[in-house]
Amino acid sequence: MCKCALAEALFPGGKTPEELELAYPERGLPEGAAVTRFSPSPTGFLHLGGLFGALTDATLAQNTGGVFYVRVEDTDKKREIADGVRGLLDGLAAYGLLPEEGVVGVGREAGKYGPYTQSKRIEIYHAYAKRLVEQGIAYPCFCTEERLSALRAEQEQTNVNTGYYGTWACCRDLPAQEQLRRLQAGEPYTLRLRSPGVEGRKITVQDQIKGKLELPENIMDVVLLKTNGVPTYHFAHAVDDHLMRTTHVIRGDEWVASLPLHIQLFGVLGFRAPKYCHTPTLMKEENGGKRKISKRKDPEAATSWFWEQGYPPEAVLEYLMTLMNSDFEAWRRAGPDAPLAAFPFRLQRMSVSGALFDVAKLTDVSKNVIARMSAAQSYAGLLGWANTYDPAWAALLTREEAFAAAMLDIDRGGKKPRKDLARWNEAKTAYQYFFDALHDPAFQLPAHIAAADAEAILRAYAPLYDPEDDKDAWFGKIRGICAGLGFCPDVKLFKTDPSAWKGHVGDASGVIRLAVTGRENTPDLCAVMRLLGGERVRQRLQGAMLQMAGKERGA
RNA sequence: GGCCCGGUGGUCAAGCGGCUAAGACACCGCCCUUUCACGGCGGUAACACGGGUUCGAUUCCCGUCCGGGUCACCA
Repeated sequence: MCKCALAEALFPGGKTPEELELAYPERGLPEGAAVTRFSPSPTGFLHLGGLFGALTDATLAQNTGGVFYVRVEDTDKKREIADGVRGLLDGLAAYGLLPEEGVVGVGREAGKYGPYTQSKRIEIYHAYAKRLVEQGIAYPCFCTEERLSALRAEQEQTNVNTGYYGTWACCRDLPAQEQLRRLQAGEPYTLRLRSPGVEGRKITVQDQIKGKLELPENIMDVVLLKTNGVPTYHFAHAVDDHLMRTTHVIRGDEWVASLPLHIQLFGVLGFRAPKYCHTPTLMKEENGGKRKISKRKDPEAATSWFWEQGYPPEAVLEYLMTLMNSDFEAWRRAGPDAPLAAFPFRLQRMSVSGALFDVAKLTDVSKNVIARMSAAQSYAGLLGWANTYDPAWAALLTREEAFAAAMLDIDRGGKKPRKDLARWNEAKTAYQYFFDALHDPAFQLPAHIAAADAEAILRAYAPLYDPEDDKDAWFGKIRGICAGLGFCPDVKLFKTDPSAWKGHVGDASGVIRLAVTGRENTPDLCAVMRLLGGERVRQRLQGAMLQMAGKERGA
């Protein structure tokens, strides 16, 4: 018999499911095109796991010529923070993953399957809820929180499974008159599913990542609509992903436990269930063990952390890709400049178990990513980072743009590019000697070089120095002064009898490097000196001589 | 605790009944080299354990142990 009276009392008027079906038709995409979605709750920031999911969503959609959209799941106001959507969207945008459909800006939506914000879809949920009530598949439950916890306590005591199900579901079979009466009395209620599940029965589901899953059928009369009329995640998921014609639900594997419920919901609503893809949880190492990356304890849980540290977004993406499909690295090696979207991603190749997030590996990937950039790209990346985290440094870079780009261009490109930068926040210390404002002229000689010898090298070299010299001429001059000062001009020769010399050309050029840059290691010194320019180099050479002389007196 | 899922070097991982058990990162050594970085070569290091099935198990089955997830009017 139809529970039409009850349904009408609960949800007067409104659209019918049939009307909604018409309003949100099939997308008419070609066979195999995946429709995916990223559906965060607006907690204000993009979690690393969220980025991982969004990247998977976007990649699958791109790969299959499908659609990727964003839906905001704001059904829990307790969770929500002010302006929470902005942080999420900014996060996505920073990684180039902001799609064209769904919530595309704060208060901005695009696409024909909206609204894409769950709080704006209440009537839609109610239309389906009403139908379920008519069919006797959903019912109002008047149990209070106290009632529920008493129930739970009793179940725990008698050692039976806790939950609202079977004979424990006391509101399940309330007489129609009582339902109506309590409704009219204004008693608060939740709407519950009258679960058709049978205890002990199993269902099997084909997960696109995990393969065949055997799970117990859902028997819980779960809440579909909360007291305030807002749907729970489960109900909203079924309605939305059906109406928005999602083909692949990609989400963290903490959801597999509720998979039986979701399958059941799609069933009672008469929807075809989407393909489920449960991704492994990203873990982190902590004193020998693994654990889920936590928002509270781990700064790297928020994707903004990587940006703060200066990891280029594309590096984070590349690293995540290697976690998604481990053959990504080989593919990248084969085509260093191929766009990410061209990678033949396969869900089935995704790992099943939780992977440790390895910062050392990310560092390596990041070095490669930065090394592949052009000087202009790396300048833009560095400046973008400095703009928000080191404005003074950014101002300097902006004022001397051409110079800074030239600096970043040293040893870049070619077969063996330098890979000494993994993060933009390392650049300032790595390159400080290029800027007088940052340069510290004081330096420490290596133990095996005496101050007197260092001074002699500088004295001999300074008058010879010509900023116009090419690399051969430049090195020839350094080699030239060696012999007269007791340094071997040839490293190989030196090695045959080290005791015969004070050192070798490498030591001589090392002293010059120290004098000019204050560091023992730099990119190609000749190029560095040419960029620095004659005047600056002479000054530093001069200053270094004084410094050495001072040391000798002190010693 | 119930229910799921998983267990190959320190990490990420190939592997799908027969292999000297790939590769990458990290680490160590050597080479190249005016420094460093890059690059090249080499090295240390793994199938959790116990039973089956099989001519043969890392691979299939069962148990143990370990790890993870989940049991809300949160998502």
